[in-house]
Amino acid sequence: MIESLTEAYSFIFEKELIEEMAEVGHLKSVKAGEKIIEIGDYVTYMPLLISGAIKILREDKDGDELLLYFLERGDTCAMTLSCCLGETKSEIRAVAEKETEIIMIPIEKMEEWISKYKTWRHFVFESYQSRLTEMLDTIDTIAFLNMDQRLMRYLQDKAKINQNELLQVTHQDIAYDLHTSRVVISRLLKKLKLEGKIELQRNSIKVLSL
Amino acid sequence: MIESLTEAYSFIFEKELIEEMAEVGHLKSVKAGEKIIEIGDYVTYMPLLISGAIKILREDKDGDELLLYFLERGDTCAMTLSCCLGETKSEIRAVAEKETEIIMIPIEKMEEWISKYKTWRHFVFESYQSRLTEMLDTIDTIAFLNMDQRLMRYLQDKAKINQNELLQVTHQDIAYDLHTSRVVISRLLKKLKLEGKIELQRNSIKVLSL
DNA sequence: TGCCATGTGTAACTATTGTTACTGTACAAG
DNA sequence: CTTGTACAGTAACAATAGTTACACATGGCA
Repeated sequence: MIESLTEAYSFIFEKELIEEMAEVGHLKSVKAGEKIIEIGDYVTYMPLLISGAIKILREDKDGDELLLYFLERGDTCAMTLSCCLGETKSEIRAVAEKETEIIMIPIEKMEEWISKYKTWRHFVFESYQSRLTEMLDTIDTIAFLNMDQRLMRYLQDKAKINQNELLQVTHQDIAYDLHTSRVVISRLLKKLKLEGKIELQRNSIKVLSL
Repeated sequence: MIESLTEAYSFIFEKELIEEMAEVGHLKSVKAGEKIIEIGDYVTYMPLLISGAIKILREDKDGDELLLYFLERGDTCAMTLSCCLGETKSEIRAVAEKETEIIMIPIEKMEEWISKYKTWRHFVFESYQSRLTEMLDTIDTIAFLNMDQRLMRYLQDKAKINQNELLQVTHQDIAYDLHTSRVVISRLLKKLKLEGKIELQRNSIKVLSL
């Protein structure tokens, strides 16, 4: 575990902290599509991403979903930070976007390390900051863009996260993430195809303009 | 200044911290509608709300606005926290919703107090937390609600913030905050009136269902 | 009193998005 | 080869929101 931690976090945290992390944390591997945190869960650990990617989803009262943002290596979930500190239920759902490794840190360590390690403190603050920025970005996208622009941005993000311009998704999957219907997505994908921005095959989309 | 601070914050902060705040901070009064922070500003102080209310706005590339949320007494702007810690430009605009008093704390004190005062640290974390929650709420509203529901919620929030069910606003004002057009607001206000939820007069709206 | 700026009401139209319904196609399992 | 299932294409229509244009009302002030 030390190796994974060192590889992903040595440029942020000092050796002692990483050693302590390895001691109290435990490694968890999740497959693509697997749920990591569910809405309403009491969160008793804090997940640190070692490899892979996670998508963070919000749900409304009818059970409709909306993608908030993706997390990558080096990120942690600030919403979880909040839950840990506030001892409240999770407001969001976290699902592995692909094969992912995370280290689970017991929440008691959170506060302890904040006093003890300046680097940890900085990390926590920076997580909050980047998550707020990410949320602002999400708001911009929903509030100021049309669905076709949102869709294009979604495809680009997803290609980036998966480091692959060929996406293995169905129109229905996309519709869930963008909180719209499959028909709308099909319609707009066709439009994007005609504009030369993507290529369409069954079960996959090739993003041309990255 | 000590009195204002004590009144608003004595139940969170210890006496020494409040005294230190009074020492390094300076009081600022702003009138309704006055700008407190502009997008792109380098933020060199952290605003603590003593009385009144502030609205936080986001702007798109065409200069169109969108209301994110209101801040009240005891709140601070977590976006500003971020800016202070990250030494970046402001991503948002802050405008006084009504006559408001704030205390400006130089950012150097931020970090210092985080090590020094546990209560301050908690306050900072809780500000982040509540701002994240507020942002989630904003996203829910934009993503999951129709304009008429958003409008009703906006009116209720505004009535609550101003502690007055009679709102002094024009349809155009509302349209700016909700990022839509005046005609749409007039149309929906009429609908809400017919539903018996509000009463309309020139330059004012009475919110009946709070 | 008459003028003007601001605010509101409303019609008519467009654009965007959501919904329903049906068709066809690819692919795997029997 | 047939059948079933998941996926994709598309038409037709409905609902919502945005746009343009104009009429009218209110209140301040010259």
